[in-house]
Amino acid sequence: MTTPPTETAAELADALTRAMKRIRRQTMQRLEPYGITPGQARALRMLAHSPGCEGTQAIRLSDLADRLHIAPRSATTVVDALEEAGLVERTPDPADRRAVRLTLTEAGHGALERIGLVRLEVAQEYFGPVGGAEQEALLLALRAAELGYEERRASEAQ
Amino acid sequence: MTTPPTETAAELADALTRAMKRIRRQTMQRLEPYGITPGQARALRMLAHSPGCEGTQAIRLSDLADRLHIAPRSATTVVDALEEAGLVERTPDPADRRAVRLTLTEAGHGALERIGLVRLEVAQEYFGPVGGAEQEALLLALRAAELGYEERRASEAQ
DNA sequence: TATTGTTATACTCTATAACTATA
DNA sequence: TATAGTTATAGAGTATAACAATA
Repeated sequence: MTTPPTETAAELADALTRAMKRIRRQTMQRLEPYGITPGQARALRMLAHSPGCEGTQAIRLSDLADRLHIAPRSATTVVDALEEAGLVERTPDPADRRAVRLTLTEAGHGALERIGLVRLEVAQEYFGPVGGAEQEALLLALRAAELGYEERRASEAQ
Repeated sequence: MTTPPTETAAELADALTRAMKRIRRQTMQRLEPYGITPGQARALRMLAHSPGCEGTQAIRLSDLADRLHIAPRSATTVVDALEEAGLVERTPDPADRRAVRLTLTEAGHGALERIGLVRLEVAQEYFGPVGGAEQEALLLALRAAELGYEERRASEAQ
């Protein structure tokens, strides 16, 4: 339960911050020509990765808001933009006529693919100087940290 | 020059993103009771780490803006808040009466210390499940990536 | 009565442009 | 004429509150 009394963890957090800012900035710049904003990219990725919705990818607007940690009202704005760009469709939920179900269009899937390629490209450039084996080790360590975090959160919530 | 054809780098970027978001969120929450916003914390850290200004910590407002990657006008807003909170002082530059020099007050140094403690605490919690040796390896790898990034940028700028 | 998504409105952080006072 | 910082104004991206349709 005790943590090491060193500053390594804090330096790690700093290095992580710098890495993320640079990767995010690069990704944003390369996505801009496609007219995709960071917020839209995040929403598209959420729509694609919504669990239990393979095939249809139909999730509710309020679920999207929850996963993006934004208010439902803010999700409306994001979805408005995505729908106007033809990347997402609102369809009425047959089971609950108050609700809206969101589905990725063909163009939406295409945009998602472009986003993935750009992310891969940027990440590979950034982590290029780090060997493949070290990248794997890095990933394993981060996953261990994540797991610990998630377990802690789960036990706090009881 | 070539990068590995794997997805590891992209997964690494994803894991980094999650780590950063969680650490940032936690830090923000624990700093909120002190009335310190993320933007203010960033500015205070910049003021403290301004190179060539040890002892006095006096840097110009436009320099602060450059380092925060924000417009001078936006730096004015941040500094207004910090000055109102009594953490930073504007003093006229004796050498150039157009310019303003920024110095941390006693309270500013105190706030900076609290920020550092909270960051350390949060980072140690997050990286707790990762062993000390692995944390060091992680840090080295990230530094290698940073170095490569900075060299690339420098050679692009020529 | 409670919930889903929306309209209306406002706040925060950032930006650009015009202005003041120096240089 | 150019520069440092500010006033004025505007744009994202987010929030809260009130409302309509539906449960």
